[in-house]
Amino acid sequence: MVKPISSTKRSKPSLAAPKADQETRERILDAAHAVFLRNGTANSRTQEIAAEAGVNKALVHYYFGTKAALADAIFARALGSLMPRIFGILADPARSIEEKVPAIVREQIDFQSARPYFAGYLVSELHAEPERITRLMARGGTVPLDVIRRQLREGARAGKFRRLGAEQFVANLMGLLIFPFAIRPALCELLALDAAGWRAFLEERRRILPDFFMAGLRP
Amino acid sequence: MVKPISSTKRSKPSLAAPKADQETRERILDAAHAVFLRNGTANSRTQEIAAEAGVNKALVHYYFGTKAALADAIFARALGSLMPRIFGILADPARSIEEKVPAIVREQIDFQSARPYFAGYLVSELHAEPERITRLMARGGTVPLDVIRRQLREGARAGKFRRLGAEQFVANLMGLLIFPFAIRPALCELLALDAAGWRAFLEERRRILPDFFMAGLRP
DNA sequence: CCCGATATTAACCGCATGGTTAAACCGATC
DNA sequence: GATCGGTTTAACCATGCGGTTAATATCGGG
Repeated sequence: MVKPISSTKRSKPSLAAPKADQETRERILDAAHAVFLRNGTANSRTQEIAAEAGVNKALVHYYFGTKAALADAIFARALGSLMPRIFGILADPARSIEEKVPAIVREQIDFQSARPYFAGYLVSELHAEPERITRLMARGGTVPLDVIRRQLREGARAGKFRRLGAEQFVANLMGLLIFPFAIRPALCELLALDAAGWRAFLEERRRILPDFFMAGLRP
Repeated sequence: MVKPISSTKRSKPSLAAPKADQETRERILDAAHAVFLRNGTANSRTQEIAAEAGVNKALVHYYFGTKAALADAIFARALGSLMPRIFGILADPARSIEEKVPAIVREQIDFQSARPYFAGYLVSELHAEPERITRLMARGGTVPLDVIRRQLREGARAGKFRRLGAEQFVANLMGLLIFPFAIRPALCELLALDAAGWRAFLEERRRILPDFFMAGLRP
């Protein structure tokens, strides 16, 4: 009875693949994803995950060992689904900043709109266990800012942009894109937005954000 | 033995104020503030709060009844310490937007710098229990956006600003100001910032943010 | 100096929850 | 059809934690 708690899969998929196997693992992962994002790790019970996966609680431990390990996996998964969408575009040397920014804005507003808990979950986990991201980034490395840094510098030399560190560029972009989703309940209350109001807010945002951001870059 | 769990203080402060009384209550509140902001509500133990206050665990319940009630109090307190700093300035009809924005930026960067856990805590709690803010805002009302809305409209009519809803204005401002603090661990990892790097980042931010934001407003 | 009211504590309780275990199950292989 | 390895489950265990209780300390007033 060897527990497959490690991420390494079955060595020989041909033998000993009775039925579901990997599929069950996926079901649990998806369930954990849903539950953790909705409640945050600390407010989630492994039982709830098991139920959502239609599976016995012990099976969760069978596959992932501990709740913390599963939480790590989900966090990594979430982060891994977000970062490339932003930095994948930013790192592209073929496109100009004027092209990248609107593309990212559109993409992110769609992405976050479809995942109401996503932003809040990420920030929440970041706050609950700041060391985790250090651990995860260790393998994965930092993000390549060189392309965006070069484009900013060249734009500045041409008088097109103000002088601005790539760090500020990234911080501004992420703050403008993600924060409203992360504090949505507060924002809706504060601005007295119902569901329709929120949709309208996002609609206007999709329109104005690229201009706002690009205008901010100019001197 | 009447529990003072309600927020109403002693009716007659003269009689029955043996020693510390209100002072103890404050100590517990401060301890709870520190602990909750550091760990988040879900990851905090009442025992830890009691210890930090130098007090027996039962006393926490004696004063505040339940952990949730105490958590509510701390959340309200935190929110109440943030909002006026932003909306107090924004609502001032005497100052122009050009004056307000730099003032808020300076103030917020100082405020958040001195409170590393603050932003992360707020977003985290917002995510963990979105209904809470509804409850709290019920008494307290929404924020007065009319001043800023008027100033934006007049600025737009004068060709000074782009057409922009006050909601977007607020969302942008808060995102730019608060988000970097809320995700600090990630940002430091991502941008490979050590403590000194983070300070430099904030220094640059203090400089560029007012210009960036105001430039974004112009057409 | 005692009385009554509040403040504070030690000890306790019940329960939810993360994790374990041993048995049952299932499909393949011989 | 017996065996074997991986899979799934029911039952169980230990304990951390929120909350209660009853007893003690503290102090002001009569």
